[in-house]
Amino acid sequence: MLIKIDFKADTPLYEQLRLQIIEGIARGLLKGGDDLPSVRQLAGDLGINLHTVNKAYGLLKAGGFIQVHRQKGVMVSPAPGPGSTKAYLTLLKKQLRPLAVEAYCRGMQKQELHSIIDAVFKSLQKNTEE
Amino acid sequence: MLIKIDFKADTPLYEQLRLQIIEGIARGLLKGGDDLPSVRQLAGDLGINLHTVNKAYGLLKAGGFIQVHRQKGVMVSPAPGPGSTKAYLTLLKKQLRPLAVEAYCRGMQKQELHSIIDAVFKSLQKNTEE
Amino acid sequence: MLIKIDFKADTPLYEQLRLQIIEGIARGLLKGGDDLPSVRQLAGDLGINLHTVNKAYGLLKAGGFIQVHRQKGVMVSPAPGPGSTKAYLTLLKKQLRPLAVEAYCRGMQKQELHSIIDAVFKSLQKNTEE
Amino acid sequence: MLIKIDFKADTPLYEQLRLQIIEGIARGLLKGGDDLPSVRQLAGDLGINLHTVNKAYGLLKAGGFIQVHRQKGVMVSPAPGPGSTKAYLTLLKKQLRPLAVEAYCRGMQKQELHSIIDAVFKSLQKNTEE
DNA sequence: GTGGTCTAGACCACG
DNA sequence: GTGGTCTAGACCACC
Repeated sequence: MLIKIDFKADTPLYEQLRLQIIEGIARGLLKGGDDLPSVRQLAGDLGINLHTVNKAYGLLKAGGFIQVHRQKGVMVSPAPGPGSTKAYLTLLKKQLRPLAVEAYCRGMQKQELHSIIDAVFKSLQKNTEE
Repeated sequence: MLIKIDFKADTPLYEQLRLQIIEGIARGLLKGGDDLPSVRQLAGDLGINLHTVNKAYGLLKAGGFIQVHRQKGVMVSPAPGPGSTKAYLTLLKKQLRPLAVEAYCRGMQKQELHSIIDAVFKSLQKNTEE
Repeated sequence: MLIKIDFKADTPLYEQLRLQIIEGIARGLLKGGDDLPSVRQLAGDLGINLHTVNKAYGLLKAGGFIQVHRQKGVMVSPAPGPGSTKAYLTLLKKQLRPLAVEAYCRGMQKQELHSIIDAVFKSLQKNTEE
Repeated sequence: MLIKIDFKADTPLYEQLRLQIIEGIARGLLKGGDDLPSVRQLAGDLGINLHTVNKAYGLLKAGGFIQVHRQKGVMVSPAPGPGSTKAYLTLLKKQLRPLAVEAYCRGMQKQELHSIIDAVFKSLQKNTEE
């Protein structure tokens, strides 16, 4: 699985990393039980600092996406993953709201937003090759 | 229209301000042509810095939501507002994608996301009183 | 309120810091709404690195004990604090169990453990002076 | 007696091992004079390193729970076991304190903590079968 | 070799 | 001046 870091983006590096790993899981490129590169390895490959990778891994662990084995490295959590916690749902709504509000204000129909989401879902389902 | 600033939120103050003004427009509390408080006025009322209000106004102006006249103050853009630019759509998709991906990865159905959006739209339509 | 760091203890520095701040809250030395020193300030006072303080603050924030205002510094969460979450209770039991098991194995009565706990509670209630 | 190692837990493997052997003794599954598997044997069965088992055994020996004879192998100390040393009591209090303090801070009553401990004791007394 | 912890020093966004 | 982020380099426990 290929990970690309955009150093000039305003999204923090650790967040980019976190999102791409989640995307990898969503697409099925990373399956439950798969090993992830070690902190040092990945940091080296991406040309970023080990602490940055560590932070991303820490967040993924807290989110239930991965498991960190003390001396054996990092592993994708076995299926079916973390599920949608209540806390997560609250957060998601809080994140989604301002986007929806601005879209509404700009005259978009809710169907247009639906179709954006559907497109994302569709791209995840079919795009199982690397 | 009541604006509330949450100092402990992780959203920057200027962004909170921007979003709430957009929400005011969406709800119809602020109509095209309405006056907005001056930078000084609003900053004083909210107990925040001049620059902060200025930045929010600047972004709103750039987004086409408001118009700033040197002498006459700040005014909500006349209907029908900025509309959905192509640039805006690109940005929106980029913002929406990671949220949708994570939701998918957590096993949510797209219908659940649709309904969250619908709920936001509904709250904007009926909630036209303050 | 006085905080003392033991550099030769095996407890991580950030954990020592976290515990002592919790203890300060428990004793009433730190009340809801009180300001805590800034990351840099406290790090300087204690002679430790700013990141270490940052980590402690981060954990306390995640636990609901404190609130971090982006530009205004750190504040003790207003009463009545975080309460005993379900997740917290699970964790507590997991931490308590091995201690109780070993005590049992060494022939202690449960009343002896009770009295240790009671002693701690008592020390927190009366010890409201610095 | 069944020992289970959790490789993804944050508790070190040797500590997990140590605790489970203590728990075995507490439950009566391991009685004074019983033989324990050799270091090699146990390491092989659990799929962990020799050193890890060795460390656990070393700690148990230091705690007075087991006796290690060079030729005859490892044996559970004859009843009544190590008892509650003064040093142990000091350590126990030091370990228990932060847990009790945080519980207090979260508004728990001491009776709630008592009952957690009682539950552990109860589970040890009745659960004498494997 | 792994991750966990700590330090030192830097730049940035925010206000 | 505040916290947030990132880098570099180090030592440690664990296995």
